[in-house]
Amino acid sequence: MIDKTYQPSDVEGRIYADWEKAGAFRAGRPERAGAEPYCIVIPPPNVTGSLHMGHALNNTLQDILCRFERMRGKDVLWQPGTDHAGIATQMVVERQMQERQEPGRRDIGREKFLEKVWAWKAESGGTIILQLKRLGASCDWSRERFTMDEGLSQAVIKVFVQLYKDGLIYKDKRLVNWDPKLLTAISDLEVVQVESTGSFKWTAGGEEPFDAVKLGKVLDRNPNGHLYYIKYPIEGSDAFITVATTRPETMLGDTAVAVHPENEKLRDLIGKNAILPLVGRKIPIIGDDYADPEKGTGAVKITPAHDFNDFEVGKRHKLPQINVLDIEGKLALKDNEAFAAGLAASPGLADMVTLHGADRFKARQTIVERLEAAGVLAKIEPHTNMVPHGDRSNVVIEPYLTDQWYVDAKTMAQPALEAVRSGKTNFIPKNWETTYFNWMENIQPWCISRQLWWGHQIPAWYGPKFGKDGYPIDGAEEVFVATSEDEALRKAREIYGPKIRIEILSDGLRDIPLGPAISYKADGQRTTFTAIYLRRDPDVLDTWFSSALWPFSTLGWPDAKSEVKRFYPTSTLVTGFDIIFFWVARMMMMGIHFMKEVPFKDVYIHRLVRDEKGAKMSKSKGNVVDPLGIIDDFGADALRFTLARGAAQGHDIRLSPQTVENNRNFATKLWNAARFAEMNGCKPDESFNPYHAKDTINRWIIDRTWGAISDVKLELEGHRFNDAANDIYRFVWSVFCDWYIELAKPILQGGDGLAKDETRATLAWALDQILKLLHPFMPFITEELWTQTASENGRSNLLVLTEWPTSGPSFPEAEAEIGWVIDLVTAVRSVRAEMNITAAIPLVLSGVSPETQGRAERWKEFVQRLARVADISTADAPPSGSLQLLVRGEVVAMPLKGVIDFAAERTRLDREMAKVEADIKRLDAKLGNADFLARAPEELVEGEREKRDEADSRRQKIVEALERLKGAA
RNA sequence: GGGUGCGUAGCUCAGCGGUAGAGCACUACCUCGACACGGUAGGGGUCACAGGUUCAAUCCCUGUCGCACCCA
Repeated sequence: MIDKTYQPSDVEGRIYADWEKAGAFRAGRPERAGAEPYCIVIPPPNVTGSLHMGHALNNTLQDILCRFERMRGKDVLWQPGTDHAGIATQMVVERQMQERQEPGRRDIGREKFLEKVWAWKAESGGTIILQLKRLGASCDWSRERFTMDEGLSQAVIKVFVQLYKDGLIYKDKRLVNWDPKLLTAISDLEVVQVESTGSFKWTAGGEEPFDAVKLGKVLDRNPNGHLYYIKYPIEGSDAFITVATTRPETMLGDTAVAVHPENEKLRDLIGKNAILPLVGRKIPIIGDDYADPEKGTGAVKITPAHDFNDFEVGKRHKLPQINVLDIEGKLALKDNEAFAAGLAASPGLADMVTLHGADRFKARQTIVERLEAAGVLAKIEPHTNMVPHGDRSNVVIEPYLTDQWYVDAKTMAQPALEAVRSGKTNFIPKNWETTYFNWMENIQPWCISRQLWWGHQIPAWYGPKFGKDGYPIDGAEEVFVATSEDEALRKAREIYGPKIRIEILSDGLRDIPLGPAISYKADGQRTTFTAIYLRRDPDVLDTWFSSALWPFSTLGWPDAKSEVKRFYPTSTLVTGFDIIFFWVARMMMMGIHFMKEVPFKDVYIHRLVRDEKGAKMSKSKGNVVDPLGIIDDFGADALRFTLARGAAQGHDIRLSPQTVENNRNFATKLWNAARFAEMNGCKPDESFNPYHAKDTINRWIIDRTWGAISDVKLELEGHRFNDAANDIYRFVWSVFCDWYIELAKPILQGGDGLAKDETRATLAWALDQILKLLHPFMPFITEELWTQTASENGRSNLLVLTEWPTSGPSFPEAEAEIGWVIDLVTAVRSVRAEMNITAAIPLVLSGVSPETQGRAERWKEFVQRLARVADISTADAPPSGSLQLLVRGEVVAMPLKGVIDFAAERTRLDREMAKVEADIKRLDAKLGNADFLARAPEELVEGEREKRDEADSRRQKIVEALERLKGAA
């Protein structure tokens, strides 16, 4: 006996184990060798991560597709795995070491540290995988991959070396987003802009004296959010040019002042020089339209080494780049050749150099004070600006001049753009193409090196570069990009010749920070070279570099015999819009370059899951809903169904426990329908053929079931998850439970007979179809019911591997007849409720067609039961004193003399009359419009005429009813 | 500043050329042998605003206002 309520926690673990035991999720099952392949690669969750609502949505949708296609007979591979999340993982392990009061990463060295990371991964890295299983994800776990796996790492090396050969990877000195806390470059996309507004206000020569202490306090709280106006003296005159800046400390690296060439007030200064205060550097005043005449003073200081825009201006005007910060964001002035170039020694300058080593924000304050003391600070005002912060470290990011490795993204983007333009890859919804195009058309070089230890170490080795004179050139190096040390040595041999000894520097020496290659000097003399040492680049690759290879590296590339052959290109990618740039675009570039084919045919982009008030879930707001908590409370199926029902294309989902509860209730409803089936002996009958069903209610539910099957198929094919889920919901609740089961009750609970057998079989059949349709959405409860509702012979297969249902022809006559029954029952119930009638009342069908008479006879028992009707008879006219209903245009009378309040009935009829008359008025207006008659399609006009006739006869019947009411009262 | 969405019942959202639908919430009634995590019935909307196209506009176009997100 099926229990009264469904208990997800008792069932889910067992069912999942059954699936795994049966190998249900494995791709390449022998019986599907000839089947069409279907492949989804999971967006690899971060190995440090745990399941949040976004994952729950993302993976629910993938699972729906995979289960749907698996049931449709395809050979499905849902490829799971995780990525190594360079910065995040390194931070987690370092924090753990700190908590345990162990020596730091730099103390123990790279090798030891990496051992610790792997140990951490072995212990804690599998969390999210277990959580995905709780959600019901039908991934092929036997093929789980990790971006740092041996195979995937080889793919990364191969790709790097090949792209280097192809000229698509190169080293360059550019500005990067530098994280002064984590001491690494980070990507544009890992930078979050934080709005900052200051509060300090001061003007030179104003009433308030300059209060350095107060400024210090303000800046200690938040060093950003002010605009500083600084007067730069103009060479050979007493005049100044005033510039405005949010970062006054960068003035130490200024190499020009720019004004707009058409700025009438300032353009005469172009070509002159300004003298940089405090430093004394002579810098040119240049004309460049980057200087916005409307902003600040119209003149802008140019610091090419510390600002992205200034970098570009500097390139246009061939300005020197003076870096005045070190990697930790402290002033680096001592022994700074670029800074000192062209400066005469002076006490002021020497004093400036004492700031060497000061933190950037402390330096900001000091420099502002000194500018004021020098009389060149014009004013300070609060200014709202966006300040870049590292999303991991949460410190202010520095645009910083460094040597890094880059991918020539602009070149690689071209075929990736073309693939979407030509429709080889489709975005769903389509409008995401715009976002993709926008990004791809303006793509910047992709900085792929990171100054971390955890990740794929760049396969590049450096050695000294020799000049023609046979001596090493200072600051220059040979680069050997190779797939292995041996290959690097071979390449080095080609350069350095056969005689000299070449060795690779041991691991312990690899951690020397980026700088010129080590050249070997004997006794301080550049004379004898006994050996050349190669040093491997200590940096690792951006995690997204390996993620970009995911659709083929996980499938076994570069091994040509692997799954890559069968499953690439993959079918569908399901992901959030936030990583179109991070990930989708890069997979497109890499996939097309290496596989000569797009990585996926469809990209389904879903939106965010928000809280019930529509706010973004975030830890800081404390409004995060934990999917595992929801699963504990309501079951995985309820969560999945809630997410699916909410997943309308282009819309965020608002999730509240309330809606999950409603969907849990839906699961219980289904559960109880199955319980009803069991109690009434409705068991699957293999000999049952829905095409041959005779009984009208059975033909009717078969018709409706086929309709649902065909709707759901189309909706899933179109990735309209919400429509599919809602259609199933309505079908199960409002059609199957509310009507079919109710209509079947008199038969099932009556005497034995053919009709009873057929109804039992039909009900079981319809329930089976429901379980199949619903399985992709609610896999656990459907699988459980699949077992529990089996006949004595059991089931030949798990539901997960059962064939997806197909639809059949429609039975319009059954729909017409049962539709009439439903309308009649509904109308009677409605009047009963409205008139407050509790007693069973007879119905008199008045002047109805023979067809309706026939129906009434056939459905008498049902109507009596469902509408609480005493008896049904026919008459030419309604008896006096009766209440009259219109059912599909015919009169059904309820003789109720003495039972009902005639005044109330009169009101009811008047209201109906008003409705009909409004209808008639509207239809008359339409039909009286010559333009409508002339221009609207004929069928439509005809339809409106019919409506008008129908309304008219309805009015006639109401008039009659009202008259009869008069007679009765 | 540029882009992309969105403003429809109290709430969450479907619909997107022929005068509006669902779920929840609300109200009334109902222990009827599947289910109170239930049943039956009911109230509730000038479809943000203003123009335009059309025989016809919630739906298409333009503009305004409000909200959200992304990119500068």
